[in-house]
Amino acid sequence: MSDSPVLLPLPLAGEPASERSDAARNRAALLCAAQQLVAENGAETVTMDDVAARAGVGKGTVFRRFGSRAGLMVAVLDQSEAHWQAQVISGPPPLGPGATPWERLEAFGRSRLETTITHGDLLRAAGAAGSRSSPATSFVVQHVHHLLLELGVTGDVRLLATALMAPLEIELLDALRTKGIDVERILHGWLDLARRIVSGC
Amino acid sequence: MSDSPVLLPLPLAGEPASERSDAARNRAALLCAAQQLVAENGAETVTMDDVAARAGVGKGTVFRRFGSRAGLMVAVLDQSEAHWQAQVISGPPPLGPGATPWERLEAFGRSRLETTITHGDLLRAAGAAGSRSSPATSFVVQHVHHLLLELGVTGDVRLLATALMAPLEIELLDALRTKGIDVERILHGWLDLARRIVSGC
DNA sequence: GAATGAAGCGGACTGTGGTCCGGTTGCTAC
DNA sequence: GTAGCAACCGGACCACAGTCCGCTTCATTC
Repeated sequence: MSDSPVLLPLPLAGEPASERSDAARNRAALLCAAQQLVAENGAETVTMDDVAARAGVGKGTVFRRFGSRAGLMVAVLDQSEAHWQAQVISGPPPLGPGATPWERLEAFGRSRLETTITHGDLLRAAGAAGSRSSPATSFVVQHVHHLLLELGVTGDVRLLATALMAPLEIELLDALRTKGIDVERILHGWLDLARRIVSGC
Repeated sequence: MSDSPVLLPLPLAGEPASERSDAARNRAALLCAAQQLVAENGAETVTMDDVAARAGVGKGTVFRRFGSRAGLMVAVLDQSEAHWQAQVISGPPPLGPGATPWERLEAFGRSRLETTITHGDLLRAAGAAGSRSSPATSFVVQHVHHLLLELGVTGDVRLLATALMAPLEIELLDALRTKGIDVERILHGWLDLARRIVSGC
């Protein structure tokens, strides 16, 4: 499983040339190794030494490329979520374009909830970095922002979008589920919240 | 600063006797030491060895009493927030009782935002445990739940209360502030969200 | 194709969270 | 008072994230 080819950063032309060839090769090898190890044993148990050994490089290289364990996890996560993002941008409705904005928002919430739970261990391992500067998260907020605008929401829509997605963060979901609240109920609660935001005078 | 006496757990009578006397003494000494070290240097730099040394006990004892670094930080946090909680429960309005529920909710949001930022390093150090099972957090949700009920909000009010407080978690605040969004704007956004929840048909 | 310098590499090393277990201490029953 | 035992204590020990620096490799220039 999870043998999709590593997606390279697409050098975004015009820039001073990103990375030396050996560095790029190692980045790909590390990302691939990390992906495999996460798939095999779950993110929690994967150590940086493991990843370095599997990729056949030194440990220093892992940190040079990804900065920290959390940074590596964010990279793995972004890759794992690329397919999901594609579904949102150009997949079939109601998640993709073609349905009404409200239908898309409903579908987006449901889908995001499932995705978050699926990638739970990865998100936890990514820690604050996961909820923060990761491309994955800014994509989520961006998309909800867009849908809210289409729905005619006024005010500080960017903040509303952020607030709407906040209750779907993995830490909160873990807390709720630990208390015996099941996913279906969480989803209903979220939909209610979304409705209130959209119809708020 | 921060020399308030250690608040003991108040054995909640009827239970099988909580802790041996030496254990209780060590708990208090550790909590006090941790509190001092956090006040002196900030939570990030405090190590478990430091705390053990300052309290004059072995390191094993720290873990026996608090389980982990995060657990210790939660304990320090709960103590730091005791005064704030007292203000909410029985202080002067509008934070305390006496004002209308909506005024109290406004004041609560503002106050919680400030408190979260003030205790930022402690909350970060407490990590998921801080947003999870800590008494501090369940107090917050409980109180908002209560105010929302008074305001006539219907539906899954407990989840709405949780969702309303989610955007005030320290990780999200850090992310927003890093992007240049100031506290005043965050507060306005939160108030807007609260208004939409309360007036949502 | 040789020189050169910058970027990259690896793995020994450090600091810290967390565990473990032999010895100790505070309670309880008699 | 004392015997017994469970809870507790301490600090050596382990695993793992992250750093450091001397050596190597790539790309560029002539």
